[in-house]
Amino acid sequence: MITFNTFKPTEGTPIYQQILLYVKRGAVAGTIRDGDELPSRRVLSALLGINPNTVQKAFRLLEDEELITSQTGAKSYMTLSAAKIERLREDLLREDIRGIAGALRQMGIDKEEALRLLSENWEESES
Amino acid sequence: MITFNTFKPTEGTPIYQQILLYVKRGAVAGTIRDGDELPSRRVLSALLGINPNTVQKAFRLLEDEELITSQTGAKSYMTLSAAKIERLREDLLREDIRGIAGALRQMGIDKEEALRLLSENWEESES
DNA sequence: CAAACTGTACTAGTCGTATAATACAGTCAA
DNA sequence: TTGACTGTATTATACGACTAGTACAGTTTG
Repeated sequence: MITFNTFKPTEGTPIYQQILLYVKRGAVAGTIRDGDELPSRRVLSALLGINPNTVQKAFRLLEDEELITSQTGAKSYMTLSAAKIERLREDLLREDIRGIAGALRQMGIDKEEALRLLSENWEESES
Repeated sequence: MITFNTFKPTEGTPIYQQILLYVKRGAVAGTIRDGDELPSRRVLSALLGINPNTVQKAFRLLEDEELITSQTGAKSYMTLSAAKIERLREDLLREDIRGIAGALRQMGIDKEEALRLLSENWEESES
């Protein structure tokens, strides 16, 4: 069962997108695996303190990407494969890395300082 | 005059927030300096193809942070100081770095691989 | 079977972002 | 002074994200 116990939604980004990211990153990290059971829409929404429709939207999008399967009445499960995980890993990494590199460069930070900053702040980042 | 010629709004984030970031990062980079003249609300909105109210909202927030001054009828100017720039630099860097570090760690990337990825993708990031 | 769960669907409302069209007052240069 | 520009303010509209409540159909388990 995927617990979502480390999931903490933040402001500024739609919650359903944060749920998508959480699951995808978990899949890449290996903490979320093929066949894993997802909490029900109602249970998860109560757990996170958000609306069931928001969870439903996130899960529907996960299903659109064929990362989970759902059928009415039964629970939902992860449907991962090595190929899917590899695709996720590449997509997420590229997006994250390029975003930060662009931001730092726009602030006049050079490559060496960027590497130093990332190294120094690595431990202090949120999980 | 601040030209905004490298400003390209993207989807997913409110435009007025992107304008804020653009100006702040420019100030940190030194490409935007104290006393620099800002384009008028009407001119900039026409230039960017967005609504004047959106620009006004961004400029009002910049004024709230005392990074620009505005008075009706006259043009608006940057009001920066070494202390303000230093504060901006720390705020922006911390936010950016911690964001990327947290995302990478959540995907199971260790420190060494993160540094390698940033190093390899540095040149390919958008300006 | 029956109860309790599951996913799914629908309507209605709030809030923030963004657009659109005006209007008014102050500044500045010809 | 006059006119063209500035910043500022207002109202209305549209859309997406999110909340709230309800309903229905299918599955699972006792």
